[in-house]
Amino acid sequence: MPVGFNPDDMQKLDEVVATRRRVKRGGLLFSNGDPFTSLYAIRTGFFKTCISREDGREQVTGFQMAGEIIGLDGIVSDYHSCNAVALEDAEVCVMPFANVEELSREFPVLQRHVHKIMSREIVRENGVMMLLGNMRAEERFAAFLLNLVQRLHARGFSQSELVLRMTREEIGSYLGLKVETVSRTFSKFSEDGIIEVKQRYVRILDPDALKKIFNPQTFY
Amino acid sequence: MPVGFNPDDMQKLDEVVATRRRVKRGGLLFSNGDPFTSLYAIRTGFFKTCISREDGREQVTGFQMAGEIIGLDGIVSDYHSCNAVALEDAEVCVMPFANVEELSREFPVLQRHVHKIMSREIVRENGVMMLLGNMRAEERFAAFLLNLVQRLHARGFSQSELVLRMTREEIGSYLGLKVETVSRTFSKFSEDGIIEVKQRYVRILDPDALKKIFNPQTFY
DNA sequence: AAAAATCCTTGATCTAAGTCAAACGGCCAC
DNA sequence: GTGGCCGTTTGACTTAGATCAAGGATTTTT
Repeated sequence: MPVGFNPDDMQKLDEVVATRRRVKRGGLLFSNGDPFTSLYAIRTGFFKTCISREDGREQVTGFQMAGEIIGLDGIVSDYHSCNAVALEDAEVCVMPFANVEELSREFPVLQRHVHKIMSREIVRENGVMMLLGNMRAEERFAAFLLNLVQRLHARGFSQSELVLRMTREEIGSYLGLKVETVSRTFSKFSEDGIIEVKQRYVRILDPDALKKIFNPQTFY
Repeated sequence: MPVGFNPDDMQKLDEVVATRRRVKRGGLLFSNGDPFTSLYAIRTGFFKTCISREDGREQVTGFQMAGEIIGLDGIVSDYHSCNAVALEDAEVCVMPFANVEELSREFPVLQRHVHKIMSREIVRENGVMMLLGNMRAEERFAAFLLNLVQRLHARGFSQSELVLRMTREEIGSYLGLKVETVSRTFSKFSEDGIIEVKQRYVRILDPDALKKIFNPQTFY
């Protein structure tokens, strides 16, 4: 949460996030076409957001964990344009967007915070465009693992161990790859001694190798 | 510009966009690493935004035309993370972000407007992720042409004729394709009687064919 | 505990798009 | 005008990743 608030401010801020909502694993927090009312701050659990076309093709647009905000897609048209699916039992803070806007007007720090969250999402998606448009399977996968473990580490988890909350298929959808390719890349990295994999559990044995695959230039 | 303002309000709004800036073809409006100060509303001209990696690979993240806003990438870190290049002589309104935020607090309509612009960009990028992750060269290209002509039409230009402001290479970079593939797709569509091409000039002869390539489901 | 349904892996083959190469056509500078 | 430089096109060939297929492992349901 943003800094620079006094206790009185905190009181008001609390009002915005008063209500909570639980979503079971596999459940939808919102889906394409739902009227937009609120942003959601993830308290616990793990989500994916995805869009799907009439022809059935799906694209996972992101994976979100505790502390991250989902629902920004709904602001522009007052309807959500993607699905938010819980990948494990989750709890979110419901933040009615009208309240967010009202308090933003009152507290510049909050306003700035909201703007940064949206800008961060834009920049993240720029990076995904680079991944999808220019990079090879192994590079995408290395980037994915590094990003995931970095975000987990920022939340107090290990830098080297993680338990994947998503299937190979979902990883593939996010990275623009088919399940088989994801599976082969897991195997390849495992054979090369870069990671150790047992189902959803992954241990990163050689983070530098991953970074090198993602961006060889930084090691010269 | 948003509706719901009285003349007094307009006065204040004008202050935010008081300064203008010209950028010559090929010139940079801002580039990666520049301190972020302002958003830019395009008055005339045409831009591309792109990010580049140390290894030289480039990804065009968007093409922007009159009325569109660029610079949102800078909000999150106070530094720009992409380059904005004018593809033809251009003029922009410089909107210092501090002013934008200040006036947003005063005018809920403006606040809402800013939020929608950012959300629209997020949703647009979601769509690009679908293009890059799931769609084939012809589908991407059809989507690109339809999107471009639709935006031009909204600005009073023809629904069927356009002059491309970008090179084949830049189109390819945006769509995750190589120049040769872009060129071949132009030729293919031309042979199929879907478009007529002469250099940068493109005439869409069969818009339904394009829509069908982009999304066959809508025609059943 | 058995059955069913997913999810994951691996091998063999195919293909869309990339790469390499060459030539052409505008356009700008001189 | 003409010479050089991009940007573009087209052809021949290669390849990364997709597709197809089958089997094995885990989790969920009954």
